[in-house]
Amino acid sequence: MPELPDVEVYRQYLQATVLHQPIEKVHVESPSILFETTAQGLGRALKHKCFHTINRHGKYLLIFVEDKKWLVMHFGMTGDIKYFHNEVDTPNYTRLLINFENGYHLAYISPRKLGRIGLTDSIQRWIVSRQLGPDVFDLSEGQFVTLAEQQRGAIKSWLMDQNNISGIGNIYSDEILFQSGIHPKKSLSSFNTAALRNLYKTMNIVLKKAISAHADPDRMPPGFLLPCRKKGSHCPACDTPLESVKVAGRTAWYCPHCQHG
DNA sequence: AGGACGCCCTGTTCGC
DNA sequence: TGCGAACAGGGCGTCC
Repeated sequence: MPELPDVEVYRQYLQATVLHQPIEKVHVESPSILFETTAQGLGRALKHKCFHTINRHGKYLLIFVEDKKWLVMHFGMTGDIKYFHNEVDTPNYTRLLINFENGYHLAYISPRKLGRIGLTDSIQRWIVSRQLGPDVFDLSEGQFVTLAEQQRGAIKSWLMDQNNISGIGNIYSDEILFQSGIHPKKSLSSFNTAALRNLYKTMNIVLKKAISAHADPDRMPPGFLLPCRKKGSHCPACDTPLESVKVAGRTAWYCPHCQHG
């Protein structure tokens, strides 16, 4: 479930659990999830070291190990992390297991193996190598407007493109556009500055509310589209049947009555 | 530049 | 009910 709000919840979870504990062992259960490193390389980088801070850029978690060494986690379409004590509680689809000297474990879970784990010596270098745009929360209104004014494709595609802004995926682009009353296929070139400013504000509000709700669909504020994104459901605002359309290869859910603009 | 597609994976949901 | 097809909250490369 990992878009910005989910990954931010993971960040806070790690911040509250794994800091400053020496790592005893690293098990790579599925080597295919490793990106530009090996099980050996990962072991060498982590063994007997501690995690010191947990950063996030868009959908990426960046975990500071020591000078010039960051562990990078990405989750793909499905993924989770879990910190636990008893080894029998190891979750299904654990692809990487880190054992701490205190007897606890951290599982990196990726059912479809679409997530990736890597190492980098600087966050900035990682961002440049992945050609990632700025994190949503590092973007000022003015920067957002300037970026958007240079583009002309479908608004939903643009919001989801990590090279423009990092952090928004299929689910939250739908939510932002629903809360803004904008059709997902509307062209960016038809937005004026005032509309872009409103979109910027709504984008920030939606993501912050989602984080407050722990990125849990069952805890979203009333009036959110998120829990309704499925066939046969109705608009939480006007009860019109929701419709879907393919945008950038993904399914966009929207309300044909509320999202004209 | 932007859009459509296939692919990587595997579990779940849909539709006949 | 059963079964295969289509789909799923991501991202990359290729083609047009």
